[in-house]
Amino acid sequence: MESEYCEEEGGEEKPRRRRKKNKGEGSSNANGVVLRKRKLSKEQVNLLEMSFVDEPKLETERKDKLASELGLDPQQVAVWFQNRRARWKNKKLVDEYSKLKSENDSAIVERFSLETEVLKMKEQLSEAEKEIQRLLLERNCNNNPVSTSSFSMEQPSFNHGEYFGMEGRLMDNVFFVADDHTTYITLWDY
Amino acid sequence: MESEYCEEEGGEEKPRRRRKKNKGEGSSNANGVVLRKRKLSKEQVNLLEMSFVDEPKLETERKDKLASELGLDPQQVAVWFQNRRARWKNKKLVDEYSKLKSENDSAIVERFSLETEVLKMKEQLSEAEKEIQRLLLERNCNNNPVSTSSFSMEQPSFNHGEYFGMEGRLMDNVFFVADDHTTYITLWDY
DNA sequence: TGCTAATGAGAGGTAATAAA
DNA sequence: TTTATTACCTCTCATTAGCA
Repeated sequence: MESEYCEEEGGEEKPRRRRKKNKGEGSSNANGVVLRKRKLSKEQVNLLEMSFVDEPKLETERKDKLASELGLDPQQVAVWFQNRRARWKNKKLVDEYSKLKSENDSAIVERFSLETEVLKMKEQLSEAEKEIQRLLLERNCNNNPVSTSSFSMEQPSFNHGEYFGMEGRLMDNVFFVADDHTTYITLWDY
Repeated sequence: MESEYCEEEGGEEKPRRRRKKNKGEGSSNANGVVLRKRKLSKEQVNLLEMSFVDEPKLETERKDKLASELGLDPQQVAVWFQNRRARWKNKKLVDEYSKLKSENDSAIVERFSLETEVLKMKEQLSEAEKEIQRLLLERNCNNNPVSTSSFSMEQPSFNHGEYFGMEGRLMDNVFFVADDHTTYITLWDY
């Protein structure tokens, strides 16, 4: 069943109000451009679409076969595929963007969470350090003149921050912890 | 200066190889589509472009003025602006995407850095805890039967992670620290 | 020559507005 | 209110030019 170059594709057309008085057979502007375009029929597009999802690349053979099956010019088929690829590319971009966007949002939240965690732990470390000092002092005053504690608060030798040039950048963020934790930032920043 | 419906636009034209063998006045395909299009000249496009960056919206007044200045149909000007807006929108999307992409990349690096920091501090805390336990034990065995230490490792009351539903999600990441630090994850995870 | 990118323009849909 | 106009948007098809 060949479609007959639908102006009214399908069959059910509510009488749309005409909006411009196209005199006869085509509009022509100041540049003398004459232009008539027919949309492809539903069936034509369907078959092209199926053919596209099957394989977005179009070899000459398939192009000619499709063209004769659809009653189209082979070049029309080629053009359709080209435009279809462009559309697909654009759509992909939109999708990737929204995906990346949500990833980014959750990354920001997670960073905030991690920064909070870091601050929290620095506070804990400070407390532990104080406690150790207190215990050491107490022990030294009471009995032993010489301490045997081997504990030290120095950092481990490996620090990723130095690898990525992140030193001191810990808190230059959109989110900001505006409470007592800020006290510890300056205390512990290295 | 009116451009005369340029086939050879402007005046400085390196001899373009003609490729379309449009017999006479237009190509027609199997669907009876007739279509002729002329590119706008350099000067026309330039003026339109300048007008666009000045203001992407086109009021009727400006449209008519531009049309007469360029020797174009007002509708051509309108169409040009319409297409220009669409192109601009698409280009914006591309730009935003690459921007977001680099943001995302640095966020990943930063997260890795923060996670490393967290692990490092957990190790330190573990060491401190052990030291405290050792000191307390030592003190209790030596002299005082009753401990007076008030230190505890419990967390601060406020935890942002709970606000954002991040509990337990600390380490479900792309990057993974595959060394001894992993031992401490289960120890301190809450 | 084939593909891609850029571009021009038609078709239909929609919203705002003016006229009947 | 209904109807007609108008502008704008999205989608679509086609052309042109540059690259390989």
